[in-house]
Amino acid sequence: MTDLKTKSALTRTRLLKAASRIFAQNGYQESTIAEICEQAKANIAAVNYHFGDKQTLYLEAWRYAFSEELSRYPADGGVPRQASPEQRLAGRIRSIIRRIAAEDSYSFAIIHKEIAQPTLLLSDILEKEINPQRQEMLVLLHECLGHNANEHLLHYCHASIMGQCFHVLRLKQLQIAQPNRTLVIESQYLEDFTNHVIEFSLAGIRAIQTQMLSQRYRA
Amino acid sequence: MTDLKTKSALTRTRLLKAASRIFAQNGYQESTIAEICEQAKANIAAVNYHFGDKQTLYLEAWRYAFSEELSRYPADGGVPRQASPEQRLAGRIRSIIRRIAAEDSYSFAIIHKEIAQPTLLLSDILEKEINPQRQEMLVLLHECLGHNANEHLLHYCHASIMGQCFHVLRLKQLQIAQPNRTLVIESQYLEDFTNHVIEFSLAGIRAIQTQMLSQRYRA
DNA sequence: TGGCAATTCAAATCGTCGCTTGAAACATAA
DNA sequence: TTATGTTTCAAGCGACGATTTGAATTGCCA
Repeated sequence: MTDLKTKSALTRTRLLKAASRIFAQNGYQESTIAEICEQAKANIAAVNYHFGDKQTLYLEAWRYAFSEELSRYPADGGVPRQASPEQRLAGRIRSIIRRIAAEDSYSFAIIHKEIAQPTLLLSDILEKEINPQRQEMLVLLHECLGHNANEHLLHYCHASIMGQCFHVLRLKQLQIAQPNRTLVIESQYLEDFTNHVIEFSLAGIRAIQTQMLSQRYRA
Repeated sequence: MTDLKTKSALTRTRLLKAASRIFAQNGYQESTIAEICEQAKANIAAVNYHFGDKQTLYLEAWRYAFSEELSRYPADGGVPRQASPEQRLAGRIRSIIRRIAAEDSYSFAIIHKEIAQPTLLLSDILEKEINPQRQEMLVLLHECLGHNANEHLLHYCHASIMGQCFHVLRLKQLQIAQPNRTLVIESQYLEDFTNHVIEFSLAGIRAIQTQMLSQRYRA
């Protein structure tokens, strides 16, 4: 059944690839089974045969894309475990932005749409796959900020960083909508912007760290 | 025709209010004219009569919501013109986050969905209304960073700040999807988070400012 | 009050899309 | 080769939702 050589499995992965691309492009509702099948060179009934229904295909397509991308861009950004917390944080930011900006990366685009417009099917299941990543980031932030940073502060910093990362997605979308703008996505700028986010974030973290000594936000 | 007393105009604004709420909640595609009319206590044909079609209603509803919200929360955040650039920047950030987080604010939610999923009708028209806001922010950033900051750098900082602001929207959505999380939207935390974003961002800006002296990024 | 335009209404039309169906094509093994 | 299970196919069903329509109602002015 999971034999990758069989024709069935090939159609299946063709469907997954096409589906993740199209769902990322058009969102769940505006994607039609017909178009997915067409791009996957499969018959219109193939989705129902292989996945049962559109929702299940959606879910499987996201999972497929996510694990593909994560194996292509490891979450630690290639920074060794022994490096300083700040360096490791920088690595993670780099990895996330790469995954978001990559041409053939779809999982973040899907999440983005999914958050903006929950399908109620992903929402809890996404959490199962994404929360681990999130937790690792929080641990890292905890190391950066020192052990007397409280929970809220960690969440705030996490939000600041992820907010910046997700913004790349917005720029990516806007690029499509209005091609005349000065944009970030072209690779030379993307590299620059990534460095900017890292620098900006580390500065923010350090500032909060020093202010923490004199203010509220103790653990 | 634009007489606000006439019954027609009342139905019209009832439609606009209901539409902006529902579009913000469900996005364009998943909102049905039927539901909008129901909530606006209007007949199913009212949309077509008053606006022609769904797209036009969408557009008008966004404009309505946007100007409503902007008049409720002025863009400068109430900070006087004479204040320092950093204070004025803080004011703008405050204003944006308020508008994003407010219970009955819909324009940002709609933009958010629109960016994630362009309808191709808003995309250019949004730009006409939003670009002014954006430009003012860039000017402010230019003042903060000093006159030898180059264009790209301004865009990067703008992206960092707006990314954080928009993240509030994501948190707002996630709150609906999974109510058990520690969240930011409850008003005491929102205030905290707003201050965090301001502090974080100003620290980032200052760090970049000092680094600018020794590095690239000259004007 | 009577007439005219503006507005509201219920019902019908029409297109799109997810999903089903039953038959055809294919592969595999006895 | 034949039999059996798997995969693909084209056509059709049924629901939903935007839009239209033409009649009923309302507001307005002479």
